[in-house]
Amino acid sequence: MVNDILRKELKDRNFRITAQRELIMKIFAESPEDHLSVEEVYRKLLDKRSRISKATVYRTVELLSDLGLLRKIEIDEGIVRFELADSNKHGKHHVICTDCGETITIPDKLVEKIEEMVTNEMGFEPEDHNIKFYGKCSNCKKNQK
Amino acid sequence: MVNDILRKELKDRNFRITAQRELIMKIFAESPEDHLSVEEVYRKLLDKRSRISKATVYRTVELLSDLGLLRKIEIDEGIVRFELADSNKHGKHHVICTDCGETITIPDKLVEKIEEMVTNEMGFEPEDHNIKFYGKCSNCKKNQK
DNA sequence: GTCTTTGCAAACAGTTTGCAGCTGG
DNA sequence: CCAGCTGCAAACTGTTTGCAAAGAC
Repeated sequence: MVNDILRKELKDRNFRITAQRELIMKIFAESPEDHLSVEEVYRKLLDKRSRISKATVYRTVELLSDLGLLRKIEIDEGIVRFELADSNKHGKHHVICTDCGETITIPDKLVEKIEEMVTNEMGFEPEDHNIKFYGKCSNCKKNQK
Repeated sequence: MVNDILRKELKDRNFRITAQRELIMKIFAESPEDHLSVEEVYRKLLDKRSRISKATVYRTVELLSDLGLLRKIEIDEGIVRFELADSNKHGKHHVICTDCGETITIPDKLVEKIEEMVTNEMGFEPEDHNIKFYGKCSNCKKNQK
């Protein structure tokens, strides 16, 4: 379970296990497909009647990223978001619907191919990358016509 | 010249030609390879002894984007930057050196190929996209060894 | 008991806005 | 002349920080 991973990771690095950290991690574990801003995490905590200060959300979400449990991404300009860093997928690359905001992860295989192309053609060995496509998702395309 | 294009574009849309707009456009025209934040544009104006308020820089840079003369991009998380929107290139896609910050534009041909791949494999017709790779540029790689 | 973490409020950075006065057409 | 533009300061949003009190171990 995600909570066990969190506890282990915190212990390993001599951080303390606190209710706040577990709660925030839980928020992300509950909706693994979501890309949440600090504000949204904070809202979800309030919905659950958990009174955690926003400063703590900022600190925790940053900590969880350092631990490798979350990943910092950026979908719309200027707003930082976090998502669950499932170790099975990179999950960093998204296709974003400009109508409904739906965000779909680009499959790993495709990302690898792209990476290969850039490496070959630019003589640049990337350590990290960030690919975003904007367009209409199949749903919104349908409704439009 | 860039200034003529600006004047024409402003006239066409019934905006006024002002010294501030010309000056800010000039800043970008002078270093077509740069990706400037509002702060940097403001600094450059001060260096030239032009007393333009920061609010005007914000407003102007946004206007110039609307006119299609600049393009809004985002290189580091959370800071919005603008670059000259040279009509000959898309110029939206960058390879960024994590050491020196050098930013290189990914060639159009390569971008087109990537676009094609995503369209084919995901059944998603992109209207726009944004590709960023992070790594070490050849210079920094050399100095490291 | 000690050292970390939290909550709060204040500070901060980047950006937007309302308004009076200035200016281009 | 007068609508659009600018400068200024104040407001706002998202984020960070200092510090006393609370909590983990």
